[in-house]
Amino acid sequence: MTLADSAIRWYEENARDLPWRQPDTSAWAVLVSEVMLQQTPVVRVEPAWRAWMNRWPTPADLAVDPPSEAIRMWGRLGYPRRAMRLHACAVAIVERHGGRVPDDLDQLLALPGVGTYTGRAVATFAYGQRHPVVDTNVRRVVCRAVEGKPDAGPNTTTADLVAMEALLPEEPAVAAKASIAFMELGAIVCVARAPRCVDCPFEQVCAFRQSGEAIPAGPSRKPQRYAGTDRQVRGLLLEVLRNATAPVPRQRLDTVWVDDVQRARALAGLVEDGLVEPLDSDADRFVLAGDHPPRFPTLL
DNA sequence: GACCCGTGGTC
DNA sequence: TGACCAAGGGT
Repeated sequence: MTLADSAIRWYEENARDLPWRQPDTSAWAVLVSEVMLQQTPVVRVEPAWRAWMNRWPTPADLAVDPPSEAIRMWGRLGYPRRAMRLHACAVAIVERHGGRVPDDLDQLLALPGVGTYTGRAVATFAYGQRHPVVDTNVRRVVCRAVEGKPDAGPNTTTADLVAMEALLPEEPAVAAKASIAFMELGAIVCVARAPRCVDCPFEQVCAFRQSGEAIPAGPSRKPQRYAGTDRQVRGLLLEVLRNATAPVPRQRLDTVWVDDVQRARALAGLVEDGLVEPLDSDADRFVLAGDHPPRFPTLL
């Protein structure tokens, strides 16, 4: 039995029942879930995904609303640039593809916010095509089971795609199942810090398990600080703007962080990124990108 | 390749 | 409690 067969058999018995895995899930719904899942845990994505899909069932529904609404609906999922890119993605899908999420990988990869992982995930899970789908979970599972190393590098490389390709069954539908099975295995069994090898279908064949080595202490990736960074300040500024029902005066934003230089840099960064706009009429007040009446009827 | 980009949960 | 981590993408 191949690794893929073994993984699929395990998946059939142990997969989580996630809403975007239902057979009738639209390609748009899959795309939204994949973007939300970029660096955000499943437990926080699930309610946000339901609310998002309820409000914007199709790309066209989202495309007619301003980016500010997407940023608000994003809530506290983190990395709000993803919300903006998802909005831009909806616009691009309407403009380039008549409102239908493309099934061609190159067209998917050309969409805002869709990279190597997400493009392949949509082509595979929404359209049933045969592509290697390599995320951090797959990389870790393959790295351990096949190469016998405790952890993979931080980024997906061509070599990772080639390695996974070699493990895929020929039949596209089976290959898709294998990819989701490898991902699920990495997410709930072959986890980064304390893998549950006794529950793993690869236990008897895993090269790393056979080596008898332990997972080295210390970070498997470069540690990422948050406290005191521009990211934290951006988060504080955006929280105020998200919750605002009227344009926010600069003085209000000045209260979120004491360091003038860093606060100004963070605000400029948000404007640069297109998340926030100064009001045309009044450069001393700010709104989320695209915020306009009727949300702010006083501006009329 | 290195670095930037949020947020909250776990141990 | 601070370090580590979570289905990446863009520059």
